[in-house]
Amino acid sequence: MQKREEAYVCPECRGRLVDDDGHGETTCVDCGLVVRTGETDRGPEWHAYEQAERVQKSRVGSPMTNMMHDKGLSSQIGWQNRDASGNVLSTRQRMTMHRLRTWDERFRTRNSKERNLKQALGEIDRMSSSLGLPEPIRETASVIYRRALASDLLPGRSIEAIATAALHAAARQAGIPRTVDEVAAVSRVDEMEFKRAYRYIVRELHLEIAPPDPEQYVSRFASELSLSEETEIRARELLRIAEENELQSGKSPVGLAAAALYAAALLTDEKLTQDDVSVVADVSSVTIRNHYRELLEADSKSPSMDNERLQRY
DNA sequence: ATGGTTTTTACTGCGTC
DNA sequence: GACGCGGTAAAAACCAT
Repeated sequence: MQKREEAYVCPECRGRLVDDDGHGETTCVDCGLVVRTGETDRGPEWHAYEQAERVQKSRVGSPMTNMMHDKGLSSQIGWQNRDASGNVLSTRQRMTMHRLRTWDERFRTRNSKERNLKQALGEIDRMSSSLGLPEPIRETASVIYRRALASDLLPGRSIEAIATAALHAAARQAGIPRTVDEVAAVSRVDEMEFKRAYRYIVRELHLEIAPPDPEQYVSRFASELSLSEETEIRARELLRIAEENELQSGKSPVGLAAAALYAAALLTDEKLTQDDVSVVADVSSVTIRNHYRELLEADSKSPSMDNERLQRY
């Protein structure tokens, strides 16, 4: 129970989140940010342990849309100007039918767009819930999704994929990024499709998304590993020094964050194995090994750090 | 498509509890 | 012996061109 509480940290200010009313609403003690936790909606009631099963069990998804016209509840008004028994209609009746067809069509497309949007927003809600993302992120994600929809980016891609991508983009824009793996884990589409969709909408919508700062991952990983404040601060320092030395170019921010935490734990004599970090950060222990040495090296060479060392001792 | 870079996978030996 | 750690080589993934 205690462990659980520690896992919930305010994405804005790192304050502790408190479940105040048992209604699935959680607030941050420091900044008052209201966050909905994963308790509210639990996603599908079924479990899928591998992709094949997921496809089989999932009852939503785009493949059905191809068939919607015939399988759905909607029926279409035929194009032939004949009545049910095959008699040709009068001019007047034909005009009426024409008008009806027009409206029928409008109604149908409008309906499908709305259904589409509704489903997508539901997905976004569900996913951001289980990722612990705050409300504003969902708003941004919905906006991005709507833009994608308006720009006709949907055809040929699944609703879920675009919705997932929109959420990912929103989180990164807001500086509260989740790793690709984390997002993929709660999405109904597989990682490949999700990444494809992400690149696609970023390109087509000209979204400006800065590469994530490794520091943005530090606090989350640190609290997941229940590390001390000091270690976390040291990790941040290490990353800043690394940044000055341009050590990060080309490296994955997640890997760097993980390495920084490990290195920091070493410096503060906190018990933390490479494996521990690699599990929560979802990077290999090799990556951590390769990075943390560089980080420590840059750290020892950095003058600012030397000063700090001197002050400390 | 290609090439260069990073990350992962898999396997290794070493020291410690 | 299991575990944590470190190194390595080859494969895979990623990115810009």
